[in-house]
Amino acid sequence: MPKTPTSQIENPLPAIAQKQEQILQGAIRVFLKEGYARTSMDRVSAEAGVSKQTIYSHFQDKEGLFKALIERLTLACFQSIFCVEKLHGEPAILLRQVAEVYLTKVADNPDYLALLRLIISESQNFPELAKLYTQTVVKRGRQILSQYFASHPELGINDPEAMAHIFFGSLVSYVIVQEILYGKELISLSRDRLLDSLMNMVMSQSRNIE
Amino acid sequence: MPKTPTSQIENPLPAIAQKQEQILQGAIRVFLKEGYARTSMDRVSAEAGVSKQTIYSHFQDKEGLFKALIERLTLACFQSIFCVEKLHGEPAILLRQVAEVYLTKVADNPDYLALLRLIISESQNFPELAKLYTQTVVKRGRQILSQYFASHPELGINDPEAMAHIFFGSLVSYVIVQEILYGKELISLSRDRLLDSLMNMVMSQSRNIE
DNA sequence: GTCTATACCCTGATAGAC
DNA sequence: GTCTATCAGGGTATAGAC
Repeated sequence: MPKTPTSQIENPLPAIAQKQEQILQGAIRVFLKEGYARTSMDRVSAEAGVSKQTIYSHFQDKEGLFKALIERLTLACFQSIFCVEKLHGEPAILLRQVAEVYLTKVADNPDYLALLRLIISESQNFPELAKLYTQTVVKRGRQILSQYFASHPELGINDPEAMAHIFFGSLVSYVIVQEILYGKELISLSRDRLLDSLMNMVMSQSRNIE
Repeated sequence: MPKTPTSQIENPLPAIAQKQEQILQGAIRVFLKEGYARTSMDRVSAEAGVSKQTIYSHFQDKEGLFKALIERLTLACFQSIFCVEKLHGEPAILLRQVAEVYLTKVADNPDYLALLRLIISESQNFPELAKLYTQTVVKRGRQILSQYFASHPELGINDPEAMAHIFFGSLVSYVIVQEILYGKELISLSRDRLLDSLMNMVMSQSRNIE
């Protein structure tokens, strides 16, 4: 290792990493749009601008490419939702912010919307990917909410975990029904109305204490 | 029309209808298990016990067969959930019954579970089927709940439609996460705990009035 | 490492005997 | 109406030139 040890680390690695990036970016576009079975490796190679054999040299096979892609997207989705700058304010404000962040990050992002659809679609054929999504996105979401509920006894919530499911689940089902199953066109229900009722619901629990 | 007008109506029609039934039953098993793209017409013909050509003579093509099958299942799902013998009792009991019926009919029925998964999977390729599902199952469910909330002002619910979404959506997301996305194995949350909190939540709204 | 060309399989759909 | 046999097309994956 004579001359440029940094270029040996920073130059060629990014070179091959860049190809992988290029393939993944193309593959993401096709898989998210078409689903697993309808996606052909020809289409991916065309979209990524590389030959088919190049894909097979970087990834084992179609399944390997798909798994790598879903894992990356799932982690990105998690970070996008939860690694926001620290939220603050009283419960009524903070909880609404959390809900708004989720809706903005998922419902308004075609990629994460398609990811959710794809995870559900392939939950039978790729159970490990569905479990990864559940572990990272859903479980973390519930945990954060649950811990918040538990650490604020003044809210009067008996079962924080169950309430976290109801709160987060209302958002998930809103995304699925309204954005994926065309509920937007068929049953109008604005986000503000949903969030108003959701907040109202959480807050009125405190009246159970006396 | 001499001898047996009844047999002319009841005999030959069921004969061809029976073939369609046979095809549909076989097709349902394969499509629900494999999804649309992974299902081959060869597999369907084998499962139904008829030749491929027979399928094509009864249905236009693979899409036609799929649409007929999903429409039938969606209607059956709706009837299974909502056409139950009239429920009765005070709100705290009736609402819990409604929720239990939904969970029993959908979460415990592999066919309707797979139907929901399939509707979401193919929502892009068959939007009309997703809309049918949303119209019949989801919209009706919300309407029934919404009307019930609206006709019981003593519950103190400000926005019955939004509350209906939260109530029904919590059940839908419970089914999707726990039953489809392996939440059962990863995040334990019993139905009783969910229902307890859900009922608690609805009931505590009434304390907003005074 | 990357491309072109190809092997081999399975798909949806059809033609023709009965 | 129902079956057997078949077609044309596109799928994944690989071989070999460079």
